[in-house]
Amino acid sequence: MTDLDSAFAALADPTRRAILARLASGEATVMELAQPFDMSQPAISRHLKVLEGAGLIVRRAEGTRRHCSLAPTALEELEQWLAMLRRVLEANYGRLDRLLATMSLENDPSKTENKE
Amino acid sequence: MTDLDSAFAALADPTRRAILARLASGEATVMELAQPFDMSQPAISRHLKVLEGAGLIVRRAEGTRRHCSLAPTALEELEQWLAMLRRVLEANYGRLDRLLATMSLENDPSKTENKE
DNA sequence: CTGTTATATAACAAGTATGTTATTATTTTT
DNA sequence: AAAAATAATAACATACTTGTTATATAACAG
Repeated sequence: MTDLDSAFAALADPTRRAILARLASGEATVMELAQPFDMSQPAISRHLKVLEGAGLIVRRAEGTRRHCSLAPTALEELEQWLAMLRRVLEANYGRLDRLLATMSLENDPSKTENKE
Repeated sequence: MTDLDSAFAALADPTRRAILARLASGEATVMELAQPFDMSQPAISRHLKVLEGAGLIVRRAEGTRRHCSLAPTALEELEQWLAMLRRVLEANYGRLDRLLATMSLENDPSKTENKE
């Protein structure tokens, strides 16, 4: 679950999301990634370290450059967690629907508490 | 984009994800949400405030209780951002495929990492 | 070899997050 | 009216984040 922690935390920063979006259209070096931002190179290096730690990107050394690219399965885990939540959510809505259909009562929302 | 910031940041905490998962199966009071956790009530109140600030939950007062539930569109924005990233990613893979097909391996093989 | 380029790391400051306990406000119960 | 219950807020400590500048490392170009 700590993997999810770091992945979501990594996505909470707009600079890092921009870097990911950039990487989605192809690999890039640290310099290339840093160029659009009004921010020092060490700052970008740290963002990349965070993204790497979260398993969202991978790096490949080539001479003095580091080529960064999106980790192939980067989004899997996140999407799975969101999908899980949505699944439970929809299951619950379905249950609520059935409950309401069965009871066929007036729809006072304050009375439709649906506690397990 | 600051909305995304706070939503992803909210999801980065395992306590808050657990609260969301709990809420996915139906609304609950603050006390009920706090009960499973080895954590003070004020700490849970703050987590709920963070979730509310991120637009992930809503609260309804009823007497002295606050009933919390998942915000209906809670996951939309997050899923949209991830979907966007995945779309660009896949578009790029498609582009790479075509490029490789056209060039027919004229290039440095170290650049042809094409995993999915 | 020497200087330059690409990147990482260290040390630090400012801001933010997350937990604690104590207190407060409001409603319910007795 | 007093006590109990529910939840929020305040004040605080500690730790993490994120930026900075200065420095280190490693490869490349001359």
